[in-house]
Order: sequence, then structure tokens, then C-alpha cells
Amino acid sequence: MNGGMSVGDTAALAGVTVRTLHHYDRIGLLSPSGRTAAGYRQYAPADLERLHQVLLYRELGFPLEEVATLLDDASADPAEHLRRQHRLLRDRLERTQAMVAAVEKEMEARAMGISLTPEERFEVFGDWLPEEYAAEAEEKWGGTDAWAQSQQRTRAMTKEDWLRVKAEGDDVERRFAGALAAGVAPASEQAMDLAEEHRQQISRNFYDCSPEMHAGLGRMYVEDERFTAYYERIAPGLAQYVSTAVQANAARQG
Amino acid sequence: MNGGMSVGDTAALAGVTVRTLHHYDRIGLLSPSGRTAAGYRQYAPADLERLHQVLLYRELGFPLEEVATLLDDASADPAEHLRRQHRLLRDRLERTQAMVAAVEKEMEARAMGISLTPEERFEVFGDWLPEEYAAEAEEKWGGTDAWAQSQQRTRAMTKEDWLRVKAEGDDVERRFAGALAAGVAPASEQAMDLAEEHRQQISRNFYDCSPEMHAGLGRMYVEDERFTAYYERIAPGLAQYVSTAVQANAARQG
DNA sequence: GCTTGACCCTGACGCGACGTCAGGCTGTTG
DNA sequence: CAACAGCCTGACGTCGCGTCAGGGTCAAGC
Repeated sequence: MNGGMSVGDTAALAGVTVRTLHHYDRIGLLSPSGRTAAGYRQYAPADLERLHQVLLYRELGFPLEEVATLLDDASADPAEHLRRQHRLLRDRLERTQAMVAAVEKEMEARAMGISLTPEERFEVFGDWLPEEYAAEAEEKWGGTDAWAQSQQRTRAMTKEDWLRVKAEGDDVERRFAGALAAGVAPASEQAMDLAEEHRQQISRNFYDCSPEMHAGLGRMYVEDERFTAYYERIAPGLAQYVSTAVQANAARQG
Repeated sequence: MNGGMSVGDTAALAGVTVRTLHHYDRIGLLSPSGRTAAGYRQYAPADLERLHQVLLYRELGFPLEEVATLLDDASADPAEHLRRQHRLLRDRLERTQAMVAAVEKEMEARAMGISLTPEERFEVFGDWLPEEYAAEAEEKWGGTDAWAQSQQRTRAMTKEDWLRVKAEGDDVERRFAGALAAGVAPASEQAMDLAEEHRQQISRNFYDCSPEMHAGLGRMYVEDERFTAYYERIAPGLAQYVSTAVQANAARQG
């Protein structure tokens, strides 16, 4: 008795199926260190520890065979595994953040009627080799009206909703422009209140936009020329103005 | 001419293989909107846009069939897809952050010679149902020495390295205790310098530890009783002291 | 003591999402 | 006009399991 956990308990604990543990046993990735007289698998603490490592590496995308060589490499102590896992997880974190940022950028672009290039859209999917295909694609159907057309179709949202959302956005933009014209400082309470309204509008109509995320958008308004152009067409200096107000507002929230 | 991109160009642009595009065509997930007289696939802008959606949903773990139903659902406009993708990506971000934190906790625990329970280790792998298995496992081999044993073996790092690292850690801890005894305020420059040394020690020996991450560790020292106990055994009040110093140090860096 | 029902075992086949040839057509370039 | 890169359609292989099928095990309750 007390020779370890059954395969079912182990599976439940680790959040995998019994079949998965059978599989890992068969391919020699994780064989329980004991069996009962009747042939029941018995998982000891050390087995669970190994299972944990296996699941981590699996989650990180390693094929099981490679996981086995990693874990069986006697020259790699546990601390090294932890360091590697840590590094890989932080890479993944960055990548996910980039994807979140890309989706937010796309939303913002849609709201403004700006269309992003396909290169930009795919940028976030790793291993990117720019120049080459950028030029190629641009040449093939870069400046045509195909984009404008495919743009038109994609924008649905029930026209009514869209018009309401657009009106809301225009309203805040006009009030920003008014504040700018009246000489109200972009870091003033009044401008920050407008920024806050802008943020809550995004949250209502598009996605839950935290102050930090909003600050990121603010930066983009002056860093990406197309977003800058959008605001500059409303009023000269408005891009910088909104950007500053938004970031100031984010700062006061924290 | 100019009827769209070839399958090769498209694959390169999107960072997938030609075979993948063939597959998507065959299963009807993404059929290029045109073909040349010779039967060559021609991908139009709208096709690329769809491909982008497909890859995003795929990355998020959806089976291709489900991706198809999602994208073919006429009642779901593009904005809704963006919102959903945003939500899913943020979930994933949170999950990854939790895993990073778990790995850091494990490293910290190892450095202190504390062993975490298997429940804690698996906690981070979603869909967690606590109570039940917690009790079960605890009963089966909770307090035995099995853990201690499996602990011993896992700690390799070449004994020499480990001793050096341990000595370094002990040194800083002793100096923290000394500062506490001498009545040096935990938010004082002297204590913060010690905290900074602590942080750099972690960075050298374990993983790159940013000030924010370090602040997180500091919080843990008072929130998790085992980490608290570790420090309290060195000197009463030391857990809170180190925690405060570490967080103060993190604050001054930012 | 015997049955019931939950849990365990080992095959063995199936499946999703492609990878990887094979055998043959296309089309641009020197 | 030959060569070579690129495209086509089968068709089989692979990885990581899911899903039966057919049969043993074991604590619980009658």
C-alpha cells in the first residue's frame, strides 16, 4: 500500500486523460516507477515531477521525442530546465503581447477607416522575412483599388450600430479639436477627462481597454504616420495633442 | 496578369508551407478565389485576409473545422472576430503570465530548499478542480519522506556551483538580518542596495529578474507562509523587512 | 459469498493537420 | 530550346492522442 497514485488520480491531478499517460508510458517518455501485482500503474512523486516537466515542454510546443531527450539528458540539471522554461515562456509572453497589440491596432485602424497592409497583418506570425515579399506583393496588387473594395465589404456591424459608434467617436474627436483650438493644455484635467471618455468609448464599443493599453494607442498615434494623418486631417497638431492627453490620463490612473 | 498571388508567394508571406494552403483548399477552409488557365491557385487580397483570420484562430487552438464555421458564420462581422480574438489573446496572456510566475516561484523555492506540492505545480495547467484531489493526494503520501528524497536527487548543478550560489544567498540574507537588527529602515537606501544586490544575484544564478518581477517575489515572501517561515527562521520580522526593501527598490528603479 | 459498478489493463483502429515523396505539367530565363 | 524553379494532384506517413473492444480487479453493499 501507499506505493503511489493510480493512473486515474494522476491524470485528474495533472489535468490530462488516462490515455495520455498510457501513451507516455508506451513511448517510454514517462513510465510509472511501480506496478501493483495486478499490473496497475503506480505513479510516485518523482514521476509526477517528471510529468510536470513533460507538460510544460509540451505546452511550449516541443514534440514528445524531443521532450524525452531534454529530460533524459543527464547533463541538464533541473535548474537548467527551469531557466530554459523561463526563457521560452517569456518569449511566448512577448509574442502574445505583440499579437494583442496587432489586434488592437487592427481595431483602431478599422475604426478610423484605415486599411493595414497584409505584410503588417502577418508580421506577428514569427520568423518574418520582410523586404523580399514586401516588394513583391506591393508590385503585384499594392496600389490598386482591390483593397478598398475588400475593405468595404468587411465592414458590417449592422450599419446602424456602426453609425452610432462612428458618431460617438467623431464627437470626442471634435471636442479634442475644440480643446486644442481653445488652447487647453493637453495634460490638463479637461483634456485628460476627454481622454478618459475616449478610453471608455473604446471599451464599450470595441474591447476592454485598460489605461496602459490606451497609453500604447496614444503612442501609436504619433509613431504611425497613417494614424497621425488621420488626426492631422481633423486639425493640425491634433495627433500629438490627443497622444499627450491620452498618456497623461493613463499616468494619473496608475 | 495581376490576378492574385501564387501559392508559394502567399505561403511565404504568411509564414506557412505550400502544403498547408493545399490542405486548406482541399478541406474547403480557404479556397483561392481564382485559378489561372493552367490551374495555378491565385490568392486575392480577400483570401489573404481570410488566411490571416484562419491563422489567428488556429494559433489560438481552434480545430480547423471550427475555424471554418466561425468564419463562415454570416452573423459574425469582422469586428466581432477582432473582439473575440482580443479576448482569447488576453486570456492566453494571463495564462502565460501565471506559468512564468509559477516557474519563478519554483526557482525561488528550490533556492530556499522548500518543496512545493504537486497540486501547486499542476495548478497552472488550466481547468483546475482543487479540494477533491488535494485531499486525496495529501492522504496518500503527503507527509512522508518521499518528497524529501526526491528533492535530494533533483538538486544537481554540480555541487560546487550550488554551494557557491547558496553561500552568496546566505550572505545577502545575513546582511539583511544585520540591517534589520541595526534598526536600518527597510526603505532606506542601504536596505534598497541590499535588495538590488539580491535581485542581481537572482539574475546571475537563476534567471533574468526585472525589478517588477523582483517586486512580485517580494510580495510572495509575505503572502506565502512557507517563504515567510524561511525568512522568519533566520530572524523574526525578516520576511516583512526583505519584502518591503525589495519592493521599495523596485519602485525607485521605475 | 456474491454481485455490482467504478477503475484498471492491453490491443487496435481512427483522426486532425499536415510532411513528404512521386510523377507530371508550366513558364521564365540564359 | 533546354534547364530549372515552381505549380499541380494523388497517396502514403507521422504525431499525439481519442475511442471503442474485450477482459481482469477490487472495495462496497446486499
